[in-house]
Amino acid sequence: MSTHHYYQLQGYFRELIELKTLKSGSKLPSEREIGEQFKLTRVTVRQALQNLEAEGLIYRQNRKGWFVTPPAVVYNPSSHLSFNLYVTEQGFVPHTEKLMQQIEPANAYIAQLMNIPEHAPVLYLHRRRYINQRPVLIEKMYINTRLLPGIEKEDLTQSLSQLLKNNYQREYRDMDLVFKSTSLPSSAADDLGISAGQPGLHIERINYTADKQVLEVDYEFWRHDAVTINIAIRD
Amino acid sequence: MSTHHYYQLQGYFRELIELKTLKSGSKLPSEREIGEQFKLTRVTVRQALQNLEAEGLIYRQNRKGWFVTPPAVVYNPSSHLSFNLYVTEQGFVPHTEKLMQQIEPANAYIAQLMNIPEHAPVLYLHRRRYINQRPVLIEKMYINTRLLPGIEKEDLTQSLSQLLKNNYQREYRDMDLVFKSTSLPSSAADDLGISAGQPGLHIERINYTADKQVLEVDYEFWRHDAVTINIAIRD
DNA sequence: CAGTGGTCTAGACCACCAC
DNA sequence: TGGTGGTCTAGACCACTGG
Repeated sequence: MSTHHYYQLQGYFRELIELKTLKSGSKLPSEREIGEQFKLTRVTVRQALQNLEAEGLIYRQNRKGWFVTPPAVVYNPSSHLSFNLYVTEQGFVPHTEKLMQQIEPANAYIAQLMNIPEHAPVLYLHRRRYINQRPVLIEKMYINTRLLPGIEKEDLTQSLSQLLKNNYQREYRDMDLVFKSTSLPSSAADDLGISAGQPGLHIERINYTADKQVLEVDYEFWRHDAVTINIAIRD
Repeated sequence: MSTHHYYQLQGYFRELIELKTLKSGSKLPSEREIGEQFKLTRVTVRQALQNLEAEGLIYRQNRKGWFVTPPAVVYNPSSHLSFNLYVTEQGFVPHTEKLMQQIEPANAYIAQLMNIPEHAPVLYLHRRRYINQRPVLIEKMYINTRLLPGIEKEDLTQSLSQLLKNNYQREYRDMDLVFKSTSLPSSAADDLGISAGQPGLHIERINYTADKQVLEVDYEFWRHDAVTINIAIRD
């Protein structure tokens, strides 16, 4: 079938990765080195690498080089497990970094969802989350401070679901989820240290309390290769 | 921020598309023409176009050119609506084509799920689905013929959920869903008439009957720009 | 058959990274 | 400071599309 050069090169690396000759997380040779070995120009080498990136087998860190993608974590929103818990359970090491936090006036959309006046204060929280030292997820969220007074004074790098349970006797229940496969917006790409325009997974999540009030509105931007979504629907 | 040539070109087309100067489904000028207009080489023009493709704003059809992406359809698996229904409801025109159909022996995975002996016959069905004449989805499914005897003699371009309801008094109930953002496998890309390696959305779905038997195992490959997933989780 | 997108060559310069 | 990835030029040939 296709005997294009980039296609053969993809096959070459795919095999090395599947056989674990190239181990998860390890660095590929430089583009020039690969080109020399296969007598190809960098343009062709890069096409192959970019296709493998779209496939999720390799990824790049800004100007550092190409690396073999580690296994994806399985994210099951309906399990109500926190990021820290499900990442740990699957044998990875989670880490969370707070990039920004501020009280700000709710925009029309958020205000309507939370049933509060427009411009009423909400807590905006911006976090970066890691799996095994690799930044995989940018989170931007709006938290209903009326239901969670004083939450802005807590340590907001911790699991919010734990915090809600321990300090407010509240738990996540119902959720509305929207998934869209699209490229990362440049702000999120910058935060993840990758070049803009890379494929990504965008999730919008609305969390409700048991009595149907909106606790939190969440925007998540995942590296597309870092996560698999798993949902069980039981009526 | 970035003043790279491809970046500016992306901004140019993004604006035309957002202002609807370039309407949904319309064709962009040829790559050479764009290059001439902006004094750029084709390599640079193509980088901009490929980024816009990752963003989901434009798409290409094999060797035919670049087109403005129509709005995505919203797919809500928990609503149990058939493809034909939800596509129609959202103002689009659905169409289904049967590519292949055959009775074949179940592999180990399918057999275990369906609780039937390995190599027992199952119905394999391979379909292509369109929205407004545009092929957006490849479906490969394994159907439990024990629960649905004679189904292979029906018209299998129609909605399976309708067929189940009308002829077998069965309905889809519980489902297990797995989503993964990855590039399209070359077989699916060929079926969709796009070049391999394009980003895509892969869905695996297991459909259960009310009494927890596996009716059907479904593998779906979507154009990544054609669909938004929407799920409500209610415990 | 003219023009298109798909593939590829052989260079170049730059900003940034690791040493 | 040498080497890397990111960007870009100026060509080329091919397979295929559409008139």
